[in-house]
Amino acid sequence: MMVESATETIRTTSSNQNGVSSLSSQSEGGGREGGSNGDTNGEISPVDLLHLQQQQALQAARQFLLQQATGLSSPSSNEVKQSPVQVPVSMAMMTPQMITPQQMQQILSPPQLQALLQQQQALMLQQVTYTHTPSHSVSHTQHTQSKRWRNRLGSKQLAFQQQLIQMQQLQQQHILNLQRQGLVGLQPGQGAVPIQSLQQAMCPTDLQQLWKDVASVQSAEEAIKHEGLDLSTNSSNSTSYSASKVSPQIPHHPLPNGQNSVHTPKRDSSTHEEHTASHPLYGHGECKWPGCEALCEDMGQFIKHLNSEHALDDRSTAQCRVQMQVVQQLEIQLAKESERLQAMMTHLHMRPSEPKPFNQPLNLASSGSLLKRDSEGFPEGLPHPPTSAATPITPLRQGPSVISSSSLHGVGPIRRRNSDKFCTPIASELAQNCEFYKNADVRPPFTYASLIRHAILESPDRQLTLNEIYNWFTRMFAYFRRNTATWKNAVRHNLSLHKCFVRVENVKGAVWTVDEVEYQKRRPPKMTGLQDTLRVSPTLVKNMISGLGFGSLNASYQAALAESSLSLLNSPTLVNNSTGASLNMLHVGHDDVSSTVEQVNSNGSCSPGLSPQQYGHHVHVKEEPAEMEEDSRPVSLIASVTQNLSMPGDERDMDEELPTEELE
DNA sequence: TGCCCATTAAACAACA
DNA sequence: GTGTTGTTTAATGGGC
Repeated sequence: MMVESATETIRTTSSNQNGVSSLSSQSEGGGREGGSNGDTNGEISPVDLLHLQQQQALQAARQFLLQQATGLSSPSSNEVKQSPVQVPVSMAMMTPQMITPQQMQQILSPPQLQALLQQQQALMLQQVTYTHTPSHSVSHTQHTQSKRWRNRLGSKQLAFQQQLIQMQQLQQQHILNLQRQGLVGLQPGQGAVPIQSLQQAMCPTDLQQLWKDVASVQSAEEAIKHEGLDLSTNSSNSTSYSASKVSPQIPHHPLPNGQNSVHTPKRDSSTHEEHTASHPLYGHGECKWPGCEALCEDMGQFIKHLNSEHALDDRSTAQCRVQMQVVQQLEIQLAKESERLQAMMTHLHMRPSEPKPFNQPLNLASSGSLLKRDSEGFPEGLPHPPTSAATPITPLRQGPSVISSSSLHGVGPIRRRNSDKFCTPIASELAQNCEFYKNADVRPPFTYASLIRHAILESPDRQLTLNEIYNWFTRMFAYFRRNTATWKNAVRHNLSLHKCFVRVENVKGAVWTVDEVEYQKRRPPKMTGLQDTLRVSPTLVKNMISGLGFGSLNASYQAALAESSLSLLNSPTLVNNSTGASLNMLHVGHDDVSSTVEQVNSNGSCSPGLSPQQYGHHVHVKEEPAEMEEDSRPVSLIASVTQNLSMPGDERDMDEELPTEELE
């Protein structure tokens, strides 16, 4: 009985190769088309029989899947019993209407498909043998059966045969696809890796690579989620992929805060007929599709590439889904951080509602305007942590109003100006996140001038040739390993433009040095202090990362990042002695270079051999604090804190916050 | 709204 | 002639 039902299931569902629509309409419409076409002579028409059998088959299929999932062997199939494959429990919960050959293919892993197919074949043969040709051999059965069935039930039985072949083909295709994606060796269970797990595995710096790795895995899972077959427990949170797959409505994920995310992280590549000059997925001559770095000379080539390599298939939709999950997590995290900020500000007697202190983005979530944030990109001050990087890190210029790329890749339309402002603590920022910038294709939130200055001051002689500056850029930032013409020109432009950069004729030729006085001059006289530091605070980054759950896979990175961040704040002096902390903070955070040197050197990674002493006599640490520049923010911050936060309305309010947060 | 600043692009010259 | 280096100008856009 089960055998027959199961076979029918496959057959009926397989008959609809192009989607579930017809299948759904059959069952949902209550009546099948057959109702009108079928015989109404009182006898059970083939169609009616088909329908009944279909229902039974679906039940059987569910049971089959359940058994597979629970490790129980099917009483009717030894083949299945032999198969170690496991079907996610949720699979068994799928509604009958949803099973289509394609879905089967997508839902089941190759071993599962194989097992099921074998079972179906065995059952079919048994049925045929028992019902029609008991004495025939198996090889002969199919031929004979097709004739008899054609006579008795019309094309139904023939279709069944065809479906079997179809299933085989689908299975083969599926296997081939997996092979192409390097999933050959994938364990059955891996196909059902929850998106969340994948997300957590996403590390800022490794996101790009992770995409490549995950995308393929996701494809299997994605398939399962198609048509609402979401393995995740949170079905409401999952996107239902209709036959049209990534449709515009997909991105509408209800957020925990009740908001709807209308972002379309990754629009279906196949739907963008817009061959506009700029494309969210195209930049710097590269395809920005997660995990894809294909070089495309022009937009035309890119479009071609997009349509060919990122067409509407399981893999693309899976990647799209992952991207959406990433975005969603970021949004959630942003909301959390905003709440924390509000609480902190409240605690510090600040004006909780004032969005100013931190960049808007941080407060947008609380204000309920996540969409706006999208266009704004990540908090400019944020180095677009890995998290953001969460993924391939693709600088998205003129980024679309989609949070995905811009925020995730962190490079979006960053306002260098702001960045300059709060990036001033470039030293500490770079010191703590240098690895991130080295690996992630994220545009550093620093101005060219800041970077150049840092590069020069970081050098042993505090002087660099233009080429050495270039090398520093490329060495320190993955972002500057491309578009060399653009940023190199910008570097030259900055060197020439800013008086703080002095060209000195050297024995080796011309070298560039920094005139600190001039550099400080050009800095805005009044900076609010820590806020900038805070904006780019690695701690914040760390929190975001940890909050995002980038645990397992990027544990090392996270740990390193957190450690580096904490190293600054957890020094004995800071922790044990508030006074000492102030001094320490002042020393550490006050100057880009000086702090960088110490930090970096302590980390032993970024800054090439320059001891604090070396910087010491050149960088007048003592002098800078008086300038009330960003560099001196730590001081003001500490001072503010120790002074009982007596400036509620002042911009310095923000200054107070950071210390508190970081010292936590 | 206007100014300031940063970025980007480009033209041009000098030089190796 | 080519590429690099350096200077300068202009356009653009965002922040204040």
